Amino acid sequence: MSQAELRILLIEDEPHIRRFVRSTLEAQQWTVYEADCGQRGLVEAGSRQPDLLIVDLGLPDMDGVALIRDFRHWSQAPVLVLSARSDEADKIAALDAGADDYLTKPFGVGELLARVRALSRRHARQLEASPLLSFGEVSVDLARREVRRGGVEVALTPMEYKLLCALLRDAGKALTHRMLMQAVWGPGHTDDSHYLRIYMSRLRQKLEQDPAQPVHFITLSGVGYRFQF
Amino acid sequence: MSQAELRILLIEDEPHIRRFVRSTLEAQQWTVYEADCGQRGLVEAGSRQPDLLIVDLGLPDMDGVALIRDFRHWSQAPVLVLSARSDEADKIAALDAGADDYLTKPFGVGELLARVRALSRRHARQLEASPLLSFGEVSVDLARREVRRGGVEVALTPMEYKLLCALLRDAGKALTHRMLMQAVWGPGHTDDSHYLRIYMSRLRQKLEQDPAQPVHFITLSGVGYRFQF
DNA sequence: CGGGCGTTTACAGCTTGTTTACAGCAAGCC
DNA sequence: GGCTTGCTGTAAACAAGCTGTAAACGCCCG
Repeated sequence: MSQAELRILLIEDEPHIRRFVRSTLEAQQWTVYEADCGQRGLVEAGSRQPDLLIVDLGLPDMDGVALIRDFRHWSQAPVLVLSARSDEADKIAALDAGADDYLTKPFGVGELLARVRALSRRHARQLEASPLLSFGEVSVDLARREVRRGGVEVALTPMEYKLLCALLRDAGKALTHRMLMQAVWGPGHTDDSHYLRIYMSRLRQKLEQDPAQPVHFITLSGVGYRFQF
Repeated sequence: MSQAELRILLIEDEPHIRRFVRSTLEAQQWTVYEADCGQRGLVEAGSRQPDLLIVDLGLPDMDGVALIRDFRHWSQAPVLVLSARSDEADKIAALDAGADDYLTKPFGVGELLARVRALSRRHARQLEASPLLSFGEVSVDLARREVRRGGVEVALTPMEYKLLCALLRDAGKALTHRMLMQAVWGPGHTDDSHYLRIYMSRLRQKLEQDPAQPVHFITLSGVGYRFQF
């Protein structure tokens, strides 16, 4: 297992809980970095680049949810929340902000370790899993954000890439114009499906063998589109 | 031998032992920095970047083992422990924390020097064997913090080096502007990606064969960058 | 006070999103 | 059939924003 190299950043202001969690985690041979407030937490996160973030929501200097949201802007590492509050609203807020798990105080050693293991496993799978999607002579590497066709890299604009991702995410399903517009342009321009046709055309030009007779990017007239592997 | 340039940080609270060790080491033409407590020791370690750390476990303000562990988090330099305690548990704790050797008081001059020489030798070997990352005609030695291009050392500023490290750490993956800004400038200036472009340009000037047509430092327009070996 | 370094400013060139225009194409209606 | 109408696909053009680079500025430190 790669757990031996797990590097965890713990952001917790209460010293006794910090010691408790730290010793529990270090007993598993994991590396633990500490921060006692949100500001230092973010600095440590930037310099340490941890594999897992454990953060107490009740920090003295900043809102834990805001911290998570900031962290999520630039890191994919899993986030485990510790909190004295068990309100569902708090949990929702934290999870929506990007947290992956939420542990209510008081908690036991066994549960903490089990949750950390679960998170690290999930993260490891993400890294290990061959992120290569392929159809026809095209392969898509989501981590590298790279699209190849017959081995040659194809340059997709951000919009084109977003659209392709939306199609791949729900491959095989019928997607209405509104759904796709929503996915690419966000709430708003969900009406003018003209953009969508232009970008679908460009995707076909770049990825279909014969753009005039698409095999993977199927038109559902009057409805929308469907992607087919 | 490069021992002539050995720079040693001594963290010891007892003045007479400090004087004794210092004079012993300086007789070998080595440079000795001093700290009389753990806090100042860590500060000195960070600013002096010593080649070797000698630390007394019985410091007044902090646990010597914790100090070693902290030091180990960001430095590979060898650590020699001085201690009045000879319990096996203490040694194991210190060595597991990252210490390389454990010397029990009282100790003789000869043994101290021999152990220091052994440690510096081992460290030198480690440095020689330090893993080289290389791409194109460039090689990066993270342990030595040295970048060479066609065998000639390239001088990188701290910012440039940080950026290069961030790129190397997640080589092959797409890194957004935010991710890179966070890694180099920390939380805060994660918005203005202009700095980033300037430094990416400087890295390309220094490391790419043809900066106008970068092969390793790939631009992902509207997204960020990706480093490629 | 001089040099190195991070930051700011300025600008040219290119990429991209959006707009505009126009050509099939199928279905329906006279 | 001929025509209209609505939907669809493609091409070209343009403005705005993004990107890369050079140069100047200010600041710290020896």
